[in-house]
Amino acid sequence: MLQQTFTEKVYRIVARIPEGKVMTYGQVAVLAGSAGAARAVGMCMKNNPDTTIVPCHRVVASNGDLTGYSGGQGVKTKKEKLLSEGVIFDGERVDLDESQWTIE
DNA sequence: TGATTGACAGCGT
DNA sequence: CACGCTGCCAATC
Repeated sequence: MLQQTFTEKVYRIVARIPEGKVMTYGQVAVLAGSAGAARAVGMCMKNNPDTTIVPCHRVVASNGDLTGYSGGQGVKTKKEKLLSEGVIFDGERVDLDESQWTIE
């Protein structure tokens, strides 16, 4: 816990994302303390230990596009989950202008 | 310790 | 608007 890796920080941040809201990998990376580490964030997501404590489906690309997801039918399930939580969608992409969340 | 990978982001064409 | 290339960072082999 003391020497939390970038991944541990990411998990904590993602876990704070409320339902109906999403964040971009880049934003999570910045909050984790390392702006530009968006790729590293994605790597942690795929290695995510439990989707219950790490709602990785609430993390999308900078353009609102859904990428990856290691559960269910992949991005399909991811989209369904987001829609089910109230995230605004614009076709196959999330409407970041309405659903992007930022730490208070 | 060094090299490779990966669910990205930004810019150019 | 769609596609491609480069750059960044951390984790893993």
